[in-house]
Amino acid sequence: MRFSKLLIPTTKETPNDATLASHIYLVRGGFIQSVGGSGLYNFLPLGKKVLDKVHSVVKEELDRAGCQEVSLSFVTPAALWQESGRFEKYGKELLRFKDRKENDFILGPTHEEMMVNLVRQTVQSYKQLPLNLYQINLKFRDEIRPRFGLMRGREFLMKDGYSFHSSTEDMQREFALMEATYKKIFTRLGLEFRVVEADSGAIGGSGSKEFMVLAESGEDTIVVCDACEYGANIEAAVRKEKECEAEAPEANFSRFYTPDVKTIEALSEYFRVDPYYLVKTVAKRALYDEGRSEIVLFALRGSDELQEVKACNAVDANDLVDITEDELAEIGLIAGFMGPTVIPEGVRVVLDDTLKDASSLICGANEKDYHLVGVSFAGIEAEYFDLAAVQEGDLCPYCSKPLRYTKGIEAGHIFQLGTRYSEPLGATFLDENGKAQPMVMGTYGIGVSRLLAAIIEQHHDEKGCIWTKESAPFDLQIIVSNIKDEEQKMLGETLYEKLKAQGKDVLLDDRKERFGFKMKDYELLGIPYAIVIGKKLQDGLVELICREGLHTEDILIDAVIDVVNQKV
RNA sequence: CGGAGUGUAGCGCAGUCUGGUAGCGCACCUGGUUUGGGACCAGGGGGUCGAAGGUUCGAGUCCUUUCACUCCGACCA
Repeated sequence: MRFSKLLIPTTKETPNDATLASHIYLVRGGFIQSVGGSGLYNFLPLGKKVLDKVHSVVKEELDRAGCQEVSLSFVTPAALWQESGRFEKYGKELLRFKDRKENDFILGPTHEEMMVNLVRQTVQSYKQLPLNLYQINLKFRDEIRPRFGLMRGREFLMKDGYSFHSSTEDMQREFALMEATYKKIFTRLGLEFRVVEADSGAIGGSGSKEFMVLAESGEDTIVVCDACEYGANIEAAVRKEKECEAEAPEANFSRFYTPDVKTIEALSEYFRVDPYYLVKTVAKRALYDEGRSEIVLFALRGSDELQEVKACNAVDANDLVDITEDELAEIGLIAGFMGPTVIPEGVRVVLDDTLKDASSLICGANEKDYHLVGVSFAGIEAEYFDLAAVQEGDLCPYCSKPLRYTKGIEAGHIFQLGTRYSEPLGATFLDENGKAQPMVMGTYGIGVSRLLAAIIEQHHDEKGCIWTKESAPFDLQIIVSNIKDEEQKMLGETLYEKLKAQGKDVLLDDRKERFGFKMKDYELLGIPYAIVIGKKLQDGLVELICREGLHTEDILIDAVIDVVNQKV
C-alpha cells in the first residue's frame, strides 16, 4: 500500500482526554477516531487492519479447536432476556429501546440468550452434542463512565463463544481446551499474560478464569504467586490461613468502657492488642431483585479488609451500597462501636471464615463508647464466608510462598456456566434413555477491540506504538527519504514491488514530505521494520530499522530482499 | 449518582469580567524555495460561537432554561 493513498490522519498533538499510552497513540496514529466522545470510536483504515489481524488470529485458533463461527442478530428482542431473568437484573448498562410497534428490544452486551435460543431450536439429541459456537461481533454496554479509549468503550468488538454439552465432565473438558486455545491466541499476539481465578459476576456460573494482560495501567488488581502458577483476581483470591505471632489478649467476657475509640488503629493502641484480635464490622445495604434490600453486618478480623465482591456474593445480592451514619442510627447501630454479637432485629450478620471458632476477641458492643472483650465464637452457629481481601505478603494457598499484587487488563474470560441459562430458557436434549435434560454450558469471551489497547499498553515507547508481529498493520515500511530524488524513488518502487510479489504486506512512504516528518510517522505507527532509502544510497546502502529499540543497520542494496525475508 | 470543569473552524485554544466588523496555532488548498529528524515565504478556503428563550439600537460576551461532553469518585468486561 502507498502511504500517499492511505487515509492515515496522524497528528502531533494528543487529544486532551487521553491519559493512557494506548489511547494517545491509537488516536495520534490515525488508527481510531473518537465519535463525539462518550466511548464511541470509528476504526480508520489502519485501525481496521489491526483489528482484522487480531480477529483472524482469534478465528484461526478457535476454528482449529473445533469451534464454529456464526453471527447473531445485533438487536435482540427483550422477550429472550425476560425469559432468562436478566432483563431486570442487568441494570442500566443494558441499552433498552422500543420499536415503532412499542415492542421492547435491547442492544446485546453479551449473547447467552440469543445463542441458547439458536441452539434450542436446532439441537434435540445428545448425538448433536457437544457444540461450540462463537461469533466476533459488536457489543454494546452503556458504561457509567466510558474512558481510556478502546479500553473501556461503550461499543466494542468481542468474541463470545458458547459451548453445549450433555454432561458436566464434557463441559469441563471443553473449558480446559478453551483455556489452552486462549493461551495460544495471546501467545501468538505477543502478549505477556497470566491466567487467573476470577469472580463470575453478572454472567453467573462457577469456576471462571480471566486472561490478564500484564500492564501497569490495568484496571484490575490481581494476586500472583511467583513461586508457582497460582494467580487470582483480587475479587476471588484466596490465601493460606493466617497465623498471628502476637500474643492473644486473654480476658474474661466483659463490657469495657472505650470513650471515643472508634477505629481499628485506635482500638489496637488503646488495648495494646494486635488488630488480628479485633473484630472489624462493616455495615452495608444489600440490594436484591424488585427493589428489596436489607442491612448486613460483615465481620472480619481487624487486620483484614472487606472484599466487596466476596461480600456481595456471600449474601447473594445484586449490589452492596454504603450506609450513612444516620441510617445506622435509625436501626440502633453506632458507627465505631458496631459488633456482630448483640444485634438489632432485621439486621443480617455474616462472619468471615477466619472468625470461625475464634476466641480472645474484642468487638463493638453496639452501644456508644463500649466494646466487648473476651469474645469467643467457638461453637457459634452463623453464616461464615470468605470475606477478606488477600493482602500482599499473605501466603500462597498452594505453595505457602508470599503473594504479591500486580495490575492486569482483562482481555479474556471463560466461565463454566452449567445450566444457568439452559434451564430457564428450556434448552434441553434427549439423552440415551430418551429423557429430556438441560444442556450443560460453558461461555468464553475475548475483548477483541480491547486487545488492540492491551497490545499497545504492553508494547510502546515514548515515540509511539510497537506492534507485535501478528498484530502489525503492515510487515514492513519502506521510507523514501527524498521522493524527488529519482534514484531513491526508483529503488523504493522496485523493492516495494518485489517484496509485495513475495507476499509481504508493505507500506511504501512515497509522500512528498521531509525526512523527519516521515520518520516521526513511522515511529508513531509502530510497524515492526522499516527500510530507509536515503543518503547512503550513493554508497550502495540502505538502512534497516527495527522499531523495537530503534536499532538500525546498513545493508547492501543487493542483500535487502534476503535480509528482509530472513527477519520479517 | 456525588464533586469539579468545559462547550467558539477538522484538532488544540484565546476572546466572555468591561456588549460594538469572530481571532490564534496545527491541519487543509494554490504557487515557489527546501529534502537525514514534525521546514520556509507568499496567497487562500473554512464558523447557525452547544441549543432555546429573553434584555438591548446591537449579544460569542449579560439574564433564564436546557442539552452535551470531560476530569475525580462510586460502579463495571
